[in-house]
Amino acid sequence: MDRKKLFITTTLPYVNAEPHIGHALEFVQADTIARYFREKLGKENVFFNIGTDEHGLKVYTTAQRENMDIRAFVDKYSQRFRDFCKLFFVEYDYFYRTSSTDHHKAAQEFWKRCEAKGDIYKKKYSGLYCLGCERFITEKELVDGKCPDHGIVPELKEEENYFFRLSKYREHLLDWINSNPGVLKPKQKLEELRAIIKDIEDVSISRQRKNLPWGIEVPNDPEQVLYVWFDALTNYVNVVGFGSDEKKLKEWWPGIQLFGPDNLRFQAVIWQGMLISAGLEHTLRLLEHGMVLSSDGTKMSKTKGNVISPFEQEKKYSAEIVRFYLLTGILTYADSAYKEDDLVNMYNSRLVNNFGNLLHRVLHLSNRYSVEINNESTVEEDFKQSVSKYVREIEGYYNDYEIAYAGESIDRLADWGNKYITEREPWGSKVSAKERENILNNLSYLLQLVIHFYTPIIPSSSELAKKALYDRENIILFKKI
RNA sequence: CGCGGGGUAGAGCAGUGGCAGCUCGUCAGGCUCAUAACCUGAAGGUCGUUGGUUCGAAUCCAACCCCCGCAACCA
Repeated sequence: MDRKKLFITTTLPYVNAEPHIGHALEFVQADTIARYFREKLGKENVFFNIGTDEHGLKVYTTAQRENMDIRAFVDKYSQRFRDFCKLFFVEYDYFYRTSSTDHHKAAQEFWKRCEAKGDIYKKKYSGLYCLGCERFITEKELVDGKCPDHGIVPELKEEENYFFRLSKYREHLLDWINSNPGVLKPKQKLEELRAIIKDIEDVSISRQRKNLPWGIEVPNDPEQVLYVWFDALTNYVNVVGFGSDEKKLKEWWPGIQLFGPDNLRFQAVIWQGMLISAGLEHTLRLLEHGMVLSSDGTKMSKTKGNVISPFEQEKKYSAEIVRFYLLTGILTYADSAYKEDDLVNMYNSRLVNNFGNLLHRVLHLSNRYSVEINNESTVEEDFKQSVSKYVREIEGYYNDYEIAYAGESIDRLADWGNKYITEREPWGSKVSAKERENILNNLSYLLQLVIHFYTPIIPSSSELAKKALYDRENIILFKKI
């Protein structure tokens, strides 16, 4: 792929609750990818989008329950996500908000495109309607056949809504994934995706305004608002110029999308169908990260009381250590249990004992023997070659968005450095002054690479390490916990 | 029989017909420039269960058990 620009986006979290550990995972993964490619392709060639999804019934009713003005409510929670990003060193290029007027316009434009294609039609929908909630509720929500909030049996009710002709694109979507099986990571999920596509039916994409006043008006029908999914999904192209700047859109789209396992249907099927309808290209890569499970390997839930809070973890260990664990201590593309013991082990063994200790050894010896380091031109050729093997491996993983594997590989490089220094013994009288300088200079080169490749994962510590190496300041970068 | 993924050492994983491995952790010895690392060795497995195919099964087949996610308006 010789395209230079890279657009990367997370899904937009729904703002009816506080950020959770799953958001943290997705954000820091996307941030790491963005940081790596900014370095590789140039800052101006990467565009990293993040944001909040602010419409929909859940948001509306939660705001009412909290007795807040809807606008103030979404502002508050959207800000929580921004703060969250800041806390975990997530540097986005754009923070998208679906309540913005630009988004409203672009989403309506998207609707019109699909409509012009003949893919939107009106149809009666019948479902279970709770008079207490004044809304349709799903069978799954029911407790003993009753609405959990009002304790009454919902009645069957009909409502007329707009539908998107997704079924029209069934074959098209199957052809697409069959001819591009690499579009989805991890590949084990392809079967699931095929199964979902085979079963697709048209989807409802609007709600009656009288039930849900908080939303984007359907073009030419003030009685209806866009269903939140249809509205929110369009952000991925709107943010890079859809409906406003065709040239910009061409430059950036298609891009790569990160999402969680609960989102496969929406990102890889409905959204892809919408893209065809609007005459746009499919997403370049769909990266489905794993689910963060509680320490016993089961799903976190409030009722079970096993929820891990990213804020508490940050307080306990610091944002970078949490970041490091989420990125390299658990699997990038499979469900993983979040275990604090593993977090501590991983940090101690990789950052404290391996990377941190090597940095300390090299700086300490360079200072003690007043040796020149950081001179790349005099690094020995066979040392460079040994190191380049690791470099290729690390770059290969990063280029394939395999963050955890890249992290392991960096760890192996630092480990090799520790073995090298132990073997060569650049201390005492066994080596000449010249040899000592060569060895330590070689290692400073290796450390620069380790720091460089760790930067997307632990940006702040890497910055400190870089400075310490350059200034030959003998610091304890990571303290053992 | 709704769809899909998974079950291998204390933990996390690799291994798709040929002596059960890797990383971390644990224990012992050596070494020491270092937050210590490195080297050597050790302990630790009924490969989810049962049955089948095969000279030979973690691997192929069947059934079952357990875990995880999804299941049309659930972010």
